[in-house]
Amino acid sequence: METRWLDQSEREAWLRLIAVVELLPGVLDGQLRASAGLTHFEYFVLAMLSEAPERTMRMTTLAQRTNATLPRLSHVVRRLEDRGLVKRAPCPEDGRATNARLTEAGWHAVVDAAPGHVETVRTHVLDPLTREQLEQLREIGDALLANLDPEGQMTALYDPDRKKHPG
Amino acid sequence: METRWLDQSEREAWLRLIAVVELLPGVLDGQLRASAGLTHFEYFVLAMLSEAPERTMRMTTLAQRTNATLPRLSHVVRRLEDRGLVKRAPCPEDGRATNARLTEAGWHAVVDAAPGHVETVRTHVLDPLTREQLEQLREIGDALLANLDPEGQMTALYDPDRKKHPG
DNA sequence: CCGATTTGGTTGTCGCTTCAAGTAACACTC
DNA sequence: GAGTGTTACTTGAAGCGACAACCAAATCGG
Repeated sequence: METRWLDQSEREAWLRLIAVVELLPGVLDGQLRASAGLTHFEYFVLAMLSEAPERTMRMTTLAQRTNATLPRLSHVVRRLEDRGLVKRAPCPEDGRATNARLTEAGWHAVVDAAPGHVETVRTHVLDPLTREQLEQLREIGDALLANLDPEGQMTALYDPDRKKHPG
Repeated sequence: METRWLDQSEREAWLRLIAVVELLPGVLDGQLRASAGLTHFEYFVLAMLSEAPERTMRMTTLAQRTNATLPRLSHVVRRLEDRGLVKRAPCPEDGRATNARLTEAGWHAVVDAAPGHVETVRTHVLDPLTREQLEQLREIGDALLANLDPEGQMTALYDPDRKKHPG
């Protein structure tokens, strides 16, 4: 098949997107690691749990929400459990399943980490954008995620400040 | 300090951005790995070299362009050298420095991998967006990179289709 | 019910990234 | 031209993620 190469506009947009994609995780990870001793992914897991009913979620569900493979999640949760931030227990309704539950210490870890994290998000992402660009970003995101995440599993994502109605 | 939590618009935009940031690398990496046996980062390194004068670049420069630490790049280039895609040689002008140079095999690897990669970029990023959104994405990218990459090192990035003038 | 398949999770191994330490060459000073 | 510090890079050990193999519980088919 004949390759349709990128034209100028496409290249410029793509170039910037990939730069952001490469750089942003490092920034988020670095800040959380330094100020809370957590990986961004670990924080993500804890934050998801913090919003779930009973602060509890099945491993499989949690894996979908965090875009993780089950083995990965299993390892991470074990480490978090070793640190006392999460507690695992067999699911009553399904003997195969495991419920991960946020401990009190885990809750505090999220609550403590959240402000710094939000601040980082603000300074590096939100504040540089105009209100209009924010809206554009949302629409662009929707367009891309239609392909990248057709099930929309990832977009049912955590948002740290919606404390009410944890379900 | 009082935390300014995210409002609805901010949260929606942020939510989608982070989803894209999490999902996109996996897609790119998977396609390249399957069709060319290369990591996205490895491809990135080879692509950068393919555009440099003499297809040669100093390790430090290459590390900046690819947003890699020097140890990381060192390991990767060693592996690429083992596979015959890259050749390392001491820099004549500075005895401390090392030049990484794309071999003929490495050049072919990039050329072979490029079409499939571009195709993936098209279907997952470019095609879902309108021309207008492409422009918006470029501007949003610029706004973000002003913070994330003030030196603009990453935005002097590879673009696989500019074959002419490899410098 | 009894075997076969599917689902849900965990564990072990390998490869890659990071961090810390080390080496070698340049630069600057006296 | 010896000493000190910096720069450029490599190496080795440690940790995390991916893949494959595994086990246990549930479901399905007769």
